[in-house]
Amino acid sequence: MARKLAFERDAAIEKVMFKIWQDGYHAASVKALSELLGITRSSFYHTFVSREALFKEVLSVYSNYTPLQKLIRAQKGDRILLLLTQTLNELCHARANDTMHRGCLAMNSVAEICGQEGELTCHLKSQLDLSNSRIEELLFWAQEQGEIDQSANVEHLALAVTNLFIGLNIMSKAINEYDKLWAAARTTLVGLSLYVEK
Amino acid sequence: MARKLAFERDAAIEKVMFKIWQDGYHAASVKALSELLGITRSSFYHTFVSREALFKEVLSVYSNYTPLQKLIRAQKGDRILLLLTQTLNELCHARANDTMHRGCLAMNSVAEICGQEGELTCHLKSQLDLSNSRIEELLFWAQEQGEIDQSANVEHLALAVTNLFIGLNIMSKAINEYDKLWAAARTTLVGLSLYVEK
DNA sequence: AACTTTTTGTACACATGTGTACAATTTTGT
DNA sequence: ACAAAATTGTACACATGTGTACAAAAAGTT
Repeated sequence: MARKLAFERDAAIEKVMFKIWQDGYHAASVKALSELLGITRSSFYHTFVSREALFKEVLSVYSNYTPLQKLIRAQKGDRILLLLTQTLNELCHARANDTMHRGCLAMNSVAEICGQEGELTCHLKSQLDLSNSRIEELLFWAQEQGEIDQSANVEHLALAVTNLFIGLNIMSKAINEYDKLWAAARTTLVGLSLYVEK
Repeated sequence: MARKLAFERDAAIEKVMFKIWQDGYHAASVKALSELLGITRSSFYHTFVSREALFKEVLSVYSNYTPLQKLIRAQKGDRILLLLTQTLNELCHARANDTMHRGCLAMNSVAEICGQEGELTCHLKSQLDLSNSRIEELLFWAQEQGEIDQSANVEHLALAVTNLFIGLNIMSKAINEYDKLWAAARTTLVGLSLYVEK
């Protein structure tokens, strides 16, 4: 029968995720990652096949670390706008409290990778489209539940909210104070009539 | 007397700017840039001293390429909100029309570089702070001129506008359609009571 | 012990990339 | 022609990085 893996695959993926989150995709060469994980490049390729394939797994694991996940998991019947407001507030806290000012791995990667040829660009684009569609769906629920005015254009609101998330994540890399981040978020939310006082 | 430069310094900086805009800072190694410019690395170092120093010059030149520049150059007395709306509209057009989906060199760089140790992080942060302060100043003018409600918190509005710019630039790398970009922009502007119909 | 399957290790053959020292070249003025 | 200053070219000594082939090792079963 077969030799077993000498390292924990899941733990390795998390380790790589933190590396990419901090230093970006291009700094995460196969050589650097192998050293980080204490394995040979041979084991790396054998286990993960390619850096691109691993990166996709990293994105998947990272999604559990992002405050947005809480919103994504909303159920029909939940108070969507309260959840949205809370999610953004938590995001502002998380980004301000991150002493390394890492921002958001996914959005950093969009900035770093999209525009280049390759399957990662396609992957990141479709992930972003999915997020936007999900936000749109949630806002439709909110509209059905009377949280949002019936005449509001929910598709446009979803794009504005997606844009707000993206902006905050990138802005937080350079502007780190919670109250500034939250000011931008809250002001925009209020303007979009999506803000709910707790 | 002295030997003359065998290449145009300003043209070289522009060429480098387009390279970094398309492929990002990390892809723009000294070796790659020297080859792009058709000069030896020796000439590169002699002329530009370091990659970091050149990058700062690139950022400076790039600022003339960004639609935001039009807004930055506003004078007291100008219709600020009309200019803001026009600027954002032009930005959406520019980003949608860019077949290479490059987004914004400055914001890409914030995402790619900020959070790392080094003077470039400091430089990018201060540039972003400057932009935000300038937007704040313009919005104060607009408030003085009665374009913005006297009770509005201009500092918060400025942060929201800065966030809107950042979000659009990054989002445009993955979502390329003009009408989606403009929907996000316009919806947010209307919400912030900063939108002006032409 | 032998066999089979899976994983790890090593080597190969390249490629990319860095900063620096200093020789060689270019250009202009005297 | 010579001198001086600026620029370009070359070499040095390293470093980082890639995909691949295949040998060696590990683990369980027969």
